[in-house]
Amino acid sequence: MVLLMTAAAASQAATHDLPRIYSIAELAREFGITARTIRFYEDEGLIKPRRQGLTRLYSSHDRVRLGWILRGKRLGFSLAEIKQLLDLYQVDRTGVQQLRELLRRSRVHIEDLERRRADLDQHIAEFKDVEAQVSQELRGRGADPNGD
Amino acid sequence: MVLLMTAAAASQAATHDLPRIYSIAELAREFGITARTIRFYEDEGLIKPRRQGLTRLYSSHDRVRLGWILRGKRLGFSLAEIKQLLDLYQVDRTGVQQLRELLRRSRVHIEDLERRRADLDQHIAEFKDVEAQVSQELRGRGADPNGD
DNA sequence: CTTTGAATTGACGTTAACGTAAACGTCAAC
DNA sequence: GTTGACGTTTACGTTAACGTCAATTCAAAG
Repeated sequence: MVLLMTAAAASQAATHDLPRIYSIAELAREFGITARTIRFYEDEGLIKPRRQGLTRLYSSHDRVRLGWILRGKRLGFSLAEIKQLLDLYQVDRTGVQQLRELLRRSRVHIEDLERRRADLDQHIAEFKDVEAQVSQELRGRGADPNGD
Repeated sequence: MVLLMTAAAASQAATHDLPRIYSIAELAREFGITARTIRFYEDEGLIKPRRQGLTRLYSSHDRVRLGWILRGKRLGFSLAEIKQLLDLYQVDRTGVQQLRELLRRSRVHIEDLERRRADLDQHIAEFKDVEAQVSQELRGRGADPNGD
C-alpha cells in the first residue's frame, strides 16, 4: 500500500476524478501552458495549491480555478481583473451589506460582459457578411464556394 | 473664402457628416484614447491618414477603421491580429483563388469568434447564477435585493 | 511680431505576462 | 552511483502597447 508517492505517480493512480491530485506538469499539458505560467499565477495570488515540502499539489478545485482563469484570459481580461473576479466569489457572505455589495458588483460585471457580447456579435455579423458576399461573388463566377 | 485651414478649423466647418475631416485630437477625444495611441497605430500600419504637410487628416473612413480597431482591442485581439483582419478586407479580390482564400480565412475567423462567444456566454451564465443565488439569500433574510 | 496652442518627430521609460537560464533537490531506474 | 525526469527558487530578458518628455514647426490670435 502506497502512503507517499510523487505527483506523477499519484496522477496515474486514480482514474475516477473526484479527489484527484495533479502535478504542475500535468496541468500545464492539459491546458497547453507552461509550468512557469502556473507558478506565475501563484505569485500573483490567483491560485495557491497545497504543498508537500516544496512540491506543489493541485486539487481538482485548483484545476477548475485554473481553467476559469484561462477562460478569462481568452476573453481578454488582465490577470489583475481576473483576480478581482475570483476574489468576488470568495468574499465573506455572512453580512447583508456584504451580500448587497457582492450583488452590486456581479451586476456591474454582467453589464460589462454583455457589452462585450454586443461587440462580439457585431464582429461576427460583419465577418458573416463578408463570407456571404464572397460566396455570392464566387457563385456569380460559376465557382462553387465550398469547392477546393 | 477659406482655401486652407487647420484641421481644427475644418472640424468646425461642416456639421453634416459625410465628407468630414477629423483632427487627431478630435478622434482621440471621441474614442477616449490619446493622440500617441493613434500615431502608434499608424506606425504599426493599422491606419494611414492623409497628410497636409506633416499634419494628419483623418477621413470618416479612417474614423470607422479606428473604431473597428478599438472594438477588436476590447475583444482581446492583439494589434498584430487586428492588422491581419483589416488586411483581410483589403486583399485583392480579382482572382477566384484569392476569393476562395478570403472565404476560407473568414470562416476560420468566424469559428474563432464563435468559440469566444461560447466562452463569454458561459462566463455570463455563471455570474447570473451568482446574482440569482445572492438575491435568493437576501430574500431569505428578509432583505430586498434591490433596496439600498 | 510675439505668444499661444495644437501638431509633429525622436527617444527613452513603463507595465504586464510571461520566457529563459542557472543552480539545486529528489526520487526511480538502470 | 549516476543518469534522467521532474520539481524547486532566483534572477534577468523579452515583447506588446503604449506613456512621457524634449525639441520643433506652423498656423491663428492678440
